[in-house]
Amino acid sequence: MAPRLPTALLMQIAARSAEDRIVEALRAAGFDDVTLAQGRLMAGIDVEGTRIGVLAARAQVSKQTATALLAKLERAGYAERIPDLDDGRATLIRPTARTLEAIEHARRQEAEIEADWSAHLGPRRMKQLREALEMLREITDPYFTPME
Amino acid sequence: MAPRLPTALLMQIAARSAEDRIVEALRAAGFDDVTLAQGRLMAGIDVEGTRIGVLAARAQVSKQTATALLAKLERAGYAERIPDLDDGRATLIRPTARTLEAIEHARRQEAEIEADWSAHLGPRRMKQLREALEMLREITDPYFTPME
DNA sequence: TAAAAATAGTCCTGCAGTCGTACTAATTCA
DNA sequence: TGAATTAGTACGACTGCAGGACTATTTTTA
Repeated sequence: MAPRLPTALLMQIAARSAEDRIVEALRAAGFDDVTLAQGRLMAGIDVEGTRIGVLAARAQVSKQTATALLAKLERAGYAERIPDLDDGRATLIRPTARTLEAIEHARRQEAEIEADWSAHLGPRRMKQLREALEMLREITDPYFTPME
Repeated sequence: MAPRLPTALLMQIAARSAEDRIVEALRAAGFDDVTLAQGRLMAGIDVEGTRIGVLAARAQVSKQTATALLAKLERAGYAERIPDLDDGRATLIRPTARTLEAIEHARRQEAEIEADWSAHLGPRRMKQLREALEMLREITDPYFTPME
């Protein structure tokens, strides 16, 4: 008899599969010098620039970790540091052309994954899935803000 | 306007929240000498014993990694090695009383999480969520077997 | 059935990720 | 203005992780 897997584990399985596909697609497109952890941080960089602390929070890692990862990203040409004029303590991280290109590739792969999932589930169930996950976010996302 | 987060990311957020809660609950119950990676491996140990390679596959890590993690688990009293009589090359990993106790605590916390989620979503949406996730597993779980 | 190929696990080594502690510089508060 | 807070960094220690090479066993095959 099939053991009923915890809902959270089912999510983890699907999420991991998606992450693997994105990493694979990036690798195939020539972005093979970015690791998974670096990519997660990179995904949080806004076009206008983002503070290190914010990136750390988004990726759910400490600022120390973010600093270390960003140093590597910067060396690989995936991030630029510029001083924050509003606050002398802060540093803004800005994406480079290469960063934006990588993010674009990732988004395309993401869309493909969603399409595959939707094809497998059917649009109705896919819609229900998203609806449930978005609601769940209200109680599981430590950085959830309704207006965001 | 709210940026539509990828479905996979929504899953990751919820799954991580669940994992954090389980780790926290175990820690509170005195199982504070097991790390997350070790716990993931431990979760795969069957009562009758499980081969190292199988545990590695379940946790999606290499055999080398599994060996190292199991050495720590064994030292902490969470696993026992016994030779596999059917195959002289293989080693079976068996849970100890402490392992089973820890797994029991984890299961209880899991049930609590499911209950919280269900309360937030309502039973109908929760059912739909599980249904979609179970279907999705068919195309996202590299170790999925229908009869399991 | 002896030799070759495959398999299970381990050891070694090196590197990425992670964070606690402690620090500097800048800002905000009282 | 002095004290407390905040942003980020440097250092050091540890975990997780896997590739390559190795041993012991089993399975295949010629």
